[in-house]
Amino acid sequence: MTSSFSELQLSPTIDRAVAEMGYTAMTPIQAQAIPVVLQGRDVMGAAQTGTGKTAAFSLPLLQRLLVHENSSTSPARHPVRALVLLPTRELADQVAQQVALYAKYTKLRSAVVFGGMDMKPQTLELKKGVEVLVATPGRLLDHIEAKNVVLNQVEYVVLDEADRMLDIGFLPDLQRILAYLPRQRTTLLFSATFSPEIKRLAASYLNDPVTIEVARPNETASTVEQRFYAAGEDDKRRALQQLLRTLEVKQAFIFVNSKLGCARLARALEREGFKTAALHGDKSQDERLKALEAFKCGEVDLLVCTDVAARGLDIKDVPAVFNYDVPFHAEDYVHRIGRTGRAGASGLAVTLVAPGDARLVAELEKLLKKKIAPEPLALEHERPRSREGRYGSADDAGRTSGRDRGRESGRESGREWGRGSAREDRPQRGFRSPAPAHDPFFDKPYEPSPGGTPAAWEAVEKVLAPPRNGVSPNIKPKRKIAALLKAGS
DNA sequence: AAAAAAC
Repeated sequence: MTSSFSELQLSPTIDRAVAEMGYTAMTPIQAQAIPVVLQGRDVMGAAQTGTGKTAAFSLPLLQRLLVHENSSTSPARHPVRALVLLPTRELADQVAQQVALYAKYTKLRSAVVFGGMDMKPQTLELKKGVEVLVATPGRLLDHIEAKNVVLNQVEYVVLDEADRMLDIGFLPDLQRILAYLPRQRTTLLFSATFSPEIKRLAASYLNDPVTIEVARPNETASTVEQRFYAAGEDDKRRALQQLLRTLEVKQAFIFVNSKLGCARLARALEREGFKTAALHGDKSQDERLKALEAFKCGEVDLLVCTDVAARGLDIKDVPAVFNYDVPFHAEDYVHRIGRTGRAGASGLAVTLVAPGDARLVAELEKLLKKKIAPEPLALEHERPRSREGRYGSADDAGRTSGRDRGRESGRESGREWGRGSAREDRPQRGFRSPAPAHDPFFDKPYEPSPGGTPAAWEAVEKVLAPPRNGVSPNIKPKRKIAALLKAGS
């Protein structure tokens, strides 16, 4: 088994790009998948988040494109020979940028198309001809139907985040796209999560595939410390703010289940003095890309987002992920917390569990195969809101910035795959462990907030009884649950 | 109970 990129004997043009990016040792998924893709086999690949799946398929794919000449007699000099499909626009953008870097010294051309952007520049790119096309499904169909691109020369299809691409929301578009491709082709599926059902479905799209499972499917990255805190539905905002301060989280993704909730939480945190951006599907693409960029460059510390940002986004050294809401689908939890602890760095994942989340937590326990016991969280008393710079005031309070803590420890030697050199130039990010036991925040006895008494929670649990005979009981709307809590009954 | 992906 090869373990370093240099042993792969890739084209010098690809090797040069790889070396330039600082890649030396391969990750397990890379070591296993690259040789198989180089053989031209179909692959179903599962590996934990942040372990370099993009390079695992794009490097050997580019190599194949270079070595195996396009045998077609098509007049088009640059037909699309490889198609990479992704479930979100930001992810398509990111993967396209990565592919472009890998292909930098080759003569292969690549392009990306996704929605929310002007069609025209994309059309121009396509008409010039590209060998590698990265896309989201809807916009690609637009271009196909407008005859801006022809896919009858495609030799390789990659479904990244394959389980998402094969789920019911995407499947119709995906089917339509696949219908335009030659039947004779190589198909590569990659994800960190595969349910047994999706695996079966996926198998029907593959031809004599090689299955590569570097980890147990659905396994979270081992470098992420996971914590769960109990919080009343009405206390979640305060709980979050308190945790952000006491853990001294420098930068974090904060996941919210709904777009509206996302917008609201972002606004509230902004008001509290946190440097915040919101990312969700109701924003214009321009705003979305700006929010992401601001977070990437450290201009913004908190990225409040929906599951649009749950998968694949690779932002270096984000120390923490908060689940303000428990995700609806347990596998999304795996992806969300995978935004931290990437490339061998360590990360912290904090999930707020409200009384109504019992069923979701049960699902999560089933997927993670471990018991979850949310810790109670003693909330400090409300502080006057006018205090400025709470967030940046850590130093005023005599605490250190917590820089780099917990980041170094998780890095194992020999797992350097291209992230070393630029690290020092990045703004400092990190999180500190919770305050010592005698910290005033933690010394206060736990006081359930009004509207969150244990008795009320019990009542709520009853409303959310587990399904009987496979039939779910009616779930009362949130407002009713809130009313129940308030009544304390 | 939601989000995502096209105009």
